[in-house]
Amino acid sequence: MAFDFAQTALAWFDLHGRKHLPWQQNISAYSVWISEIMLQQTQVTTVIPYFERFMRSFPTVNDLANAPQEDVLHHWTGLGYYARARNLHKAAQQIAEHHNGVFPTDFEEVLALPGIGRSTAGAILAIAEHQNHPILDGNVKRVLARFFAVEGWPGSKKVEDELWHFAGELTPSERIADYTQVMMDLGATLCTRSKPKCEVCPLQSRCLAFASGRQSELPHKKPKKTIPSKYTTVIIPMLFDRVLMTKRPEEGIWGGLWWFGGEFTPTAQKVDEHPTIYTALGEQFDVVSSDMLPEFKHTFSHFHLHIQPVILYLTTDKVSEAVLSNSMPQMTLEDLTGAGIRDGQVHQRWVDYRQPADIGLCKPALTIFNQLQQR
DNA sequence: TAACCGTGGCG
DNA sequence: TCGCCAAGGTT
Repeated sequence: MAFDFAQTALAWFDLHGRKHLPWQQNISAYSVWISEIMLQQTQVTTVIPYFERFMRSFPTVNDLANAPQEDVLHHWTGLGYYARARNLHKAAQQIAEHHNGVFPTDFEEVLALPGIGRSTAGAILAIAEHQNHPILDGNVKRVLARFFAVEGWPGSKKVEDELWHFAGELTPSERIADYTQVMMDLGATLCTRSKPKCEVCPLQSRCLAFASGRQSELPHKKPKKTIPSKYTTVIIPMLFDRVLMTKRPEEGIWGGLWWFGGEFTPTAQKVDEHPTIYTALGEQFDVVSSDMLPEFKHTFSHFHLHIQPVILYLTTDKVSEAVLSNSMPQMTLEDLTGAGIRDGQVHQRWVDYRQPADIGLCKPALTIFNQLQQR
């Protein structure tokens, strides 16, 4: 009898597969969807607390659809790739409107939702609906590239097409949910990038990479290129114990999250001033003094960002009264300078640095809040 | 096709 | 310290 890839993997799953992850309990298409999105390019141990918090706050599609985007982004703070959260929110609203709040079960309809590609659509419907679809995430790519000794970088179109073909050929018609899970389990726990545990792998006897001793070189690495450094000086306008924050545009870096002061313009060269905001602030406030916090580096997938925070201690006659009446958190910059509203949305607000508000912050913003608190 | 989009962990 | 990578999708 020929080697049965799926049955071999499933037998291993029954003994050693992961079955107690939070998203493997009370399975629904909705909860699987949330977990799959969070797990994109993100490790399991990082996702777990985010997933549990998210599901407590947004138990159903309609809860998510009806929530302000602000709340959704707040639940994503620190997780990265924030377009995932915006797409999740947008997709929930589409489901509420076009599918009566029920997560669709048709593959093409699932694939049409923002933030869901071929692999994620297949994973959701296989795990939650037991539909027969292949998946091809980073784990499966690694397992298949080794098992079939596929040459080339799996990110390239040619190699990816080849791997999709193998994935489709191997996918069984029975136990599709367990099979989908075990392919990810094998990649995550045995067939790891470095030091794969071939000695306990159920696929060892037919694995072409193992047969030729090439586990460490397959799959082939991405062609490397050095990522550039960029620099920015972040001005932190401070009035008493509050700092001015601005909501960033939807598109681009940290889309929809809150950042300090005004513009965010990383430059290729290091600069030591930020003329735009200095000028704008100077017309409305008196700058009492300034102070530099320690520079630190934040690395994105495609560049390093060196951040030099500078606090500007401000004063203005208009503000002292507002502070005394404790109304400042609700005041926008427009109240003070005539610039706080854009397209009818509040996009600037004063935040107490000792009590960061319930708003979406990127990681460096958290870092700066910590620096402010520990001064 | 390749650039873009975060963050944490690890060797 | 630093380069690489981890349950991808969009443009």
